[in-house]
Amino acid sequence: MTPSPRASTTPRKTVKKAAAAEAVVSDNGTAYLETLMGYNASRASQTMVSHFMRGVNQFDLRTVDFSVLSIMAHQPGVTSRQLCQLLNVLPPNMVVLLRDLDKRGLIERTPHPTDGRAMGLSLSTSGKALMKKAEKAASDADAQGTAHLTAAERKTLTRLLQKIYIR
Amino acid sequence: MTPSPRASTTPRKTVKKAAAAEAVVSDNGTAYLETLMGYNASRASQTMVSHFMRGVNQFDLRTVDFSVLSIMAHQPGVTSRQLCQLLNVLPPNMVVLLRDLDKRGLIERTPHPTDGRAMGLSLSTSGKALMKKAEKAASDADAQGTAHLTAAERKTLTRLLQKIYIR
DNA sequence: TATTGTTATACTCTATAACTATA
DNA sequence: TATAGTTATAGAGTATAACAATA
Repeated sequence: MTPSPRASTTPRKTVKKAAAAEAVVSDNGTAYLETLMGYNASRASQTMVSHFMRGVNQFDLRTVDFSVLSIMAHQPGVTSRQLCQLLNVLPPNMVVLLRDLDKRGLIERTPHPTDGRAMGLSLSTSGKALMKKAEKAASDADAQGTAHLTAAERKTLTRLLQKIYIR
Repeated sequence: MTPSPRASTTPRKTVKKAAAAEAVVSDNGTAYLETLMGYNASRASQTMVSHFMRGVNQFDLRTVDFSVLSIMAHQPGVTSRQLCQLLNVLPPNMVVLLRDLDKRGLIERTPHPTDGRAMGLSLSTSGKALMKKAEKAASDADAQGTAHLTAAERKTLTRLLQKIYIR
């Protein structure tokens, strides 16, 4: 489907690593897959996440840990359930995630002002210190992963990606 | 970091599902995360993959199965090791993946013409029939997931995503 | 000596069912 | 009756080490 795998505006990178491989392979069989936005988004996500991990692994945080802590930093008092909805994580898995962050002394749980069942989540002092450095590292790594894009391209890409997932 | 969470070109969707939630929450704490290309790409990937799965799950194929079969369709004779490199799958995991596809009669393994260690992989007749329908379903689902983008936006987004992951 | 394919296995991530305390 | 948080556990996905056969 979608017979034109590559438009004229997307000149194929002239063969490069083919030397070590099969030499004459001009198409590696992924031409159709590259017509799918899902495939392209997944591959780009993979690339950016590996950049992220290189930059942030010194803090011993997975992407989901980082996201949880970042939301706590910018929305103190957020509940576990809200984090689950925002980040598409199931409650039982959020429990162990929060337990581990708590063990490390990075977060604080205070009684929710209006809902007796819930707990308000926020960063501890050391959590704030960690995230100040971690967000800097994440932003740097992210910028590094998109360094070959122009500022206008980055802005456009961000806008279009958000158009895909924000409803 | 990166204090301007949203540019003027990206008008915030007026509050909608806030009714059921906390009502007055204008920012949910994800503003910083949304400055990261990695976060945006991951979320968009999530959305597109779920579209894919809705459209393709009738064929009992995961995204990786679909990708493997698609490459076999368009590059018959491809080896297991090449699939591993193209799709970022480790060899031991590719073995069980191929074994399952083989059990279902979707693929054929023929001796590699030049390398006695490797096997050339291709689709069986039923594999071809399946993938003809599956690729149609995948393309339809993918188009559905990007239906609210203009043709120009889809083209731009595809180009920029590939610029991220194709080196 | 390096590489392909493979086995076995450990580890991590994700998902489901069921319980309690409160709304 | 519904929801927030939790426990226990099953299932799926990913990773490492080691081996035989061939390059």
